[in-house]
Amino acid sequence: MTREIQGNTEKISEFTVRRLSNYFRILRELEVKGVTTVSSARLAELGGITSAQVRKDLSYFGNFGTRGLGYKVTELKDAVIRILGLNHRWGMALFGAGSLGHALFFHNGFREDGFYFTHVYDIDDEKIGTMWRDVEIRHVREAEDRLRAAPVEIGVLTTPKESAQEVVDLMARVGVKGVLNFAPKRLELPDNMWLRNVNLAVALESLSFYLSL
Amino acid sequence: MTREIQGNTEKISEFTVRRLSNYFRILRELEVKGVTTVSSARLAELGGITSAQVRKDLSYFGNFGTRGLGYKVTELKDAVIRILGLNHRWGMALFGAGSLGHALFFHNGFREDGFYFTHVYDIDDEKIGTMWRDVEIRHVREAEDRLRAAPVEIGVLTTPKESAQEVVDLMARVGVKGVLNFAPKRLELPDNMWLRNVNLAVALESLSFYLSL
DNA sequence: TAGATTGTTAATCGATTAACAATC
DNA sequence: TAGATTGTTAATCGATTAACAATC
Repeated sequence: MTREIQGNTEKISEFTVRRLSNYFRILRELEVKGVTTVSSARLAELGGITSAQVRKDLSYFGNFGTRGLGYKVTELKDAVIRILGLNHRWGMALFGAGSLGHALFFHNGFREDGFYFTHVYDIDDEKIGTMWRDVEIRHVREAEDRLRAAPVEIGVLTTPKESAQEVVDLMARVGVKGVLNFAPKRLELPDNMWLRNVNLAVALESLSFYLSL
Repeated sequence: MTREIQGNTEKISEFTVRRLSNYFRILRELEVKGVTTVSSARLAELGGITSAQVRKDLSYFGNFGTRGLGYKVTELKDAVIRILGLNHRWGMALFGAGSLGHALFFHNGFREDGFYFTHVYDIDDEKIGTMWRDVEIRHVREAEDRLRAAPVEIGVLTTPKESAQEVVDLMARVGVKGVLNFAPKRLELPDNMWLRNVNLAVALESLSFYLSL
């Protein structure tokens, strides 16, 4: 994560990026409520962090506030949208049409943020041919050709862990740049791809640890 | 997180706990493969971290290795199981029988780790009365009485964000101690409860950030 | 002008890593 | 004994927080 960021040479930590994503949700809610101005102290309160943290996070990307006044909600929200790259549409391919894949595909929040599934692949003949909204579930053997013809930026991986790596290799071949992985498996990716792992077992097991104290 | 841990006064960071959960999966796989002994260097390689990190994480909980030899796979796996509290059965209540709740309920990995859903609640009359395995979906208004009669340690929250806080309050009243929250909402909990948030929008939006670089 | 709040620097805190004596 | 690898201490790195001059 040493690449240049929007004309800025500083390295942005993943912690900062995740908080940015939270600021986005908070600001969107404030905007809906008709709040026009917000201070770093208020944002911090809503986000459960410190105001210094808020100001520091934002300072990596520019001067969005006004001393003595705070931040204009809509203005800051729009800035955060641009920073996160949510000002355009992202195409996604889903690999694994199981119940988790189904839940993700039909989750409306993603579309509202601009993340659209345009491909769904599985290997189960029972599922192949089924329509999910306007997307037909295809056999994964068709994936490579179809993704070359209609590329996407993001691949979402909900297959069993045994096939996760080969699916990632396929994604690499067709130019997918980001992978959201739900398989409990460490994946090897080329340097020009980004990976985000979501491991629900880790979440539950860490709860279990604290409950056992 | 300042409470005593298994007779040890050191504070265990959440980073360590999450890695422990990964060691567990790695060790289980090694055991299946018939590997009997493993070094911190090999564990580190499989986990994508450093060997010093592995040794440090384990050292918080005891001396599990043998100098010159490494760790006995089964022995260490069993130790990690005890540390994580995976050596007993955890009862879970699901709030929100939507597609994400469905995916979690039917995810076999959880049962294999000892996490069992014994309650499912929703407010949709279409769903109430439906059986998921041997669990009947009930109206959330029955939850309080039923959870007092048959308590659980963990609550899993997949309701819309608007009702998340009131469900947590209910959980607190019936003695739930851990919450796995999928609603994109900051929740207030009493000090004697533990919270783990899983926010899929954060995962996607942070990918979007790096893809936009 | 007085009060409020940003943007930023310096201090602190905590997590990771390197190094190595202990020891199998 | 020689080689390997742990457990632990000290050094380093990076993230968070405190503090405050700048300024609306």
